[in-house]
Amino acid sequence: MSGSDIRTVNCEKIIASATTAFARDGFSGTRVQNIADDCGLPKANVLYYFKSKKGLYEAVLKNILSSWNLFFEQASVADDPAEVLADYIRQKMHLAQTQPEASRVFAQEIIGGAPILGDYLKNDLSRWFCDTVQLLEDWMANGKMKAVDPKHLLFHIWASTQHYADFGAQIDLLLGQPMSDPEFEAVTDYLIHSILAGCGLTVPTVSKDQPSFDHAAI
Amino acid sequence: MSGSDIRTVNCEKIIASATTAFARDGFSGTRVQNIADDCGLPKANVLYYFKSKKGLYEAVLKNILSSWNLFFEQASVADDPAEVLADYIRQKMHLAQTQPEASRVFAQEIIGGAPILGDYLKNDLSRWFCDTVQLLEDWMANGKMKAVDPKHLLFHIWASTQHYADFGAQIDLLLGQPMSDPEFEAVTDYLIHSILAGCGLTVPTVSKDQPSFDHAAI
DNA sequence: ATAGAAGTTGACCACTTGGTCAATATATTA
DNA sequence: TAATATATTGACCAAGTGGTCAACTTCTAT
Repeated sequence: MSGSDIRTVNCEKIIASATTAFARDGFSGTRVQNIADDCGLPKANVLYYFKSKKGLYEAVLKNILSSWNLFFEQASVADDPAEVLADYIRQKMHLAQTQPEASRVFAQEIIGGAPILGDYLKNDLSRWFCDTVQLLEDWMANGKMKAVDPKHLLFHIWASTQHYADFGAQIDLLLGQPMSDPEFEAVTDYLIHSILAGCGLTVPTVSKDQPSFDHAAI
Repeated sequence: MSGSDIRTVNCEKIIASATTAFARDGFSGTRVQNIADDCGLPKANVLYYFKSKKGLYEAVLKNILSSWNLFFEQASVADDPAEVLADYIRQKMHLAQTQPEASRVFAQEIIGGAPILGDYLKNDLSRWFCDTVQLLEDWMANGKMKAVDPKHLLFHIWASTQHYADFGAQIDLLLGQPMSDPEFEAVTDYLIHSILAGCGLTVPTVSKDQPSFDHAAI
């Protein structure tokens, strides 16, 4: 195993443990010692790779954003808004189901005033946001969908999907058990139906030749 | 000023400062000294009223829940679902606008696994939840609204309204400025319209004297 | 007025925690 | 193989933190 590999492997192990810890305990509540124990390394070794606890936290956030960026599709005004929005909601729900810890770390960072992610919000996310708002406005101008405030439509989608990751503890308690895969699918369909209805859209019939679309890793 | 009064006044001051601190920094990130400084009391005095930092945190949570319970209305099957749901969404948005810190403390508690509020969720909230789900099911059985999963309809409402409190930092950054009162009203109207549309309901005509309804960006 | 309850506060402490460091071991390269 | 870079790790520490306490003051009721 090369030195570069051992570094990569250890960093990935540490980031995985750190993500779990930060999601559950927050930045201040997380102990570096816990992360070290969780991946079977001495604390000094963890701090050897990431200069400090804050450095590790930033690495975790960076890792989360990089995995999320893959899902920020780029649609055009020629596309069908119903299909694009439905896909986007599906993607967000899939992330909430498969990476709830990432969502919780992000949520706590924002609730805390985004001290680290402020720049990311102002630059990268803001650009994506403006572009997407423009696209929605174009669709509305073309009569392809009802005129609603595109900014708050996006907030609406973020809120209703991320909720299933961030408030999972509350949901599980009120439902009496963790949500099953079919229930997640049903909720996804409900949200797509409901949010699209709010834009005067109907759920597109899945005419694609993708029988495995639902449980595909989108 | 009676001894009982001085206790009440000081406790209220402390809880107010503590709510701000816990909302911003989380439980672990909050320093008792900061809370004490914020309300002009020595740290030992804060710990005199609340036995410990955890005791103060529990008091803050209790205070939040008591102020929220006032808004949990009890409707009956004879009522119009559109009106009741619209009112409920309006109440939740009003709370998000006027008490965002309370919502953020609650959110962090849930994200952290509800170590303190677990009992509250299992008992009080669970009861309210079951009752409300039953009411929604009755409305659906009576054909008063479309059949959707009532549990997830409630989650949908919670998510989309609380988002404006919990993710206020992100929203402000993306919008370029804090939301104005009219914008809050417009968003409230949009959410009511959208969520009700998902249930096959239309926004009840506002017979009240509310001229601001018209320029809502629906 | 007086006794006892309630409130105030500076000083102090035990303990945790992020972070350092030097010694050592392992891997890589020339 | 020698030399250099990289990785491992126990021991250690300075700073910060929640919490205690005893002395003191103010309030309340008889």
